[in-house]
Amino acid sequence: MSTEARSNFLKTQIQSDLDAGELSHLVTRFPPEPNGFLHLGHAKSITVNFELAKQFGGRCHLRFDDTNPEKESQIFIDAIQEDVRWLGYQWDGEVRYASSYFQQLYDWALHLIDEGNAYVCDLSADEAREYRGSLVEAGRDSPHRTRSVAENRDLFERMRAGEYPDGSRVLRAKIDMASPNINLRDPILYRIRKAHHHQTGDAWPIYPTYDFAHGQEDAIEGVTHSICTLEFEDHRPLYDWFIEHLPVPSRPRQIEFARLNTSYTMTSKRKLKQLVDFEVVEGWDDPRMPTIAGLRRRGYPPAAIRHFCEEVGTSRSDSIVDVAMLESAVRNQLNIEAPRAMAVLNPLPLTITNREAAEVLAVANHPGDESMGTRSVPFTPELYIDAADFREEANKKYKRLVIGKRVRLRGGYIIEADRCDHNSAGEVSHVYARVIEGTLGEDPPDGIKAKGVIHWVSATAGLSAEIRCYDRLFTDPNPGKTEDVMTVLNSQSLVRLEHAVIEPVLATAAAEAIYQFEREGYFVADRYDHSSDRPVFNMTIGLRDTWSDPHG
RNA sequence: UGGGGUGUCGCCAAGUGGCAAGGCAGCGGGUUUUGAUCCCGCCAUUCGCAGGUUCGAAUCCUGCCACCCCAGCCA
Repeated sequence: MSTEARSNFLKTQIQSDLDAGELSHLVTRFPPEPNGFLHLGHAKSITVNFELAKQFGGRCHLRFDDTNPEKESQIFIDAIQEDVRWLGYQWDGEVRYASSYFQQLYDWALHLIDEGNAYVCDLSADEAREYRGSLVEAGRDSPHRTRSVAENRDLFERMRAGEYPDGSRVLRAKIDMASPNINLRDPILYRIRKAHHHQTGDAWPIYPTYDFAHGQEDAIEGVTHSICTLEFEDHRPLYDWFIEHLPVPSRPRQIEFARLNTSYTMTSKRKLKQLVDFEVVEGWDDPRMPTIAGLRRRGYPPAAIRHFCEEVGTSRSDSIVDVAMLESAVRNQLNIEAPRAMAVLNPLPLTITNREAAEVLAVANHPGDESMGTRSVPFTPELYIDAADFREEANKKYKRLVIGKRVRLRGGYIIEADRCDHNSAGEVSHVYARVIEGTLGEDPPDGIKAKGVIHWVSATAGLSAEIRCYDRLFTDPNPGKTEDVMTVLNSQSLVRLEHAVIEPVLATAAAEAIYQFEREGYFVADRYDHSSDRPVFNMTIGLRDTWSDPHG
């Protein structure tokens, strides 16, 4: 996986900027508004910004773009920091806030007024929209556009002093109401909003807009490359306009890339909120959610998410990445780091008829990594195997247990099935088999080899566990396009197996510990619900399955 | 009908005038006490389309076509 060398337009651009000698080092930033939980799309942005800084020996800031207090809260500030750290990144210095630059921003607004580049406008929101024109028609100048510098200054200072009601006036840049770029039609710089701010309290009755704040925040922090998503492309002329018209300490540059879209997932906050509100999922960190907290609870390793973002690459073309690529990154990572263990998801009792005593087997924790050691697995006369691993009769392609045939118990002996019982419904309810002696770690003395290998757990020493099997939340490859999310839900996205049986060592699993349950998949001890008394595992992802037999 | 973008394999994506990387998916085969992993092989005479420039074009020019974004006192 040598993706480090892969080039993309951002690296190329930064390298050439560095080569031009105008910059001594790269500074990037991840600037979320603390108004919700981070999701996969944010993970992409985080990876892009932090990895770029790492690769070029620069720094990356974490800055909360908190210019709209009504939508924000401390809860998100805390959660976002936890998510960024969990992903494996540490921002340079202290956490930063746009709100700590409010005074500077205000002074700069005054500067624009003094230079005749900004004015206070009394138009209502509706009137302003009307004056703005349309995509194909030029806008008209506001009647307040010609106010004197002195009057603008007085009005703006009074706005700041809290003399006017919310929405009654705004401060606007004086640019061009006929610009084909609507962002340049006298954009709003400040609005009156007598709202309590999570950082600044009641100090400010006016708040700067994103457009007036973002570039200046970058300039204050010495950010060299302000990397954002494509929809801000039209804002770049405005971003540059402020940098040119203000005495800012540095000249950051905005570069846009295409946001990450992944098939069968959706990142619309509004729609995701519906799933939470209607209890389709158990919360923002439900293992099926595309939130960082959800991916975490699902058992996706942070390294896998980082690798996925790197492998997807960064470009400017809109795209939908196949979620199989994410799943591949997860399997790749987990194959390396997850110790192996056995769990029977759909238990079928099996009695070893030629054994009476229990035995303890030493089984490797990882087939390819001896340093992970071995563990003790109790082998007893009464076992459970998975119902899917036994058939009374089967064709040659079936490499599991069949009456009269042999199979190896993973990490243990080869057994041969003799007979089985049925329940009233005619289903197999119990299997009886014999150990072939001399097959522990050896091929059978008689030369008749086993058909395959199946996993098992001691019925007497094993523990009952709840296993939650997850599947994709949506049935549509592009659920984001659908207006009503309820119509594209996968009703089978969660299947609870309440009667699974796991080997004893798994009771000691720490919360968030991830194992491969051999032949099944990767499972994580639930962050909140798992305990040694009541083990609960979430299926992170199944093993790749290339067995083509349709009826399993 | 305005402005800004994007179009390279089923899905991502390198490529910046010298003769189409890589990953995912898929398909063959080998190893295997996980039908996993691992290993080996196959998978774009062609780069949205049509012209043009050039010894030579995915890369330059012209014209079309398709898709995405923009009319919040959201970010």
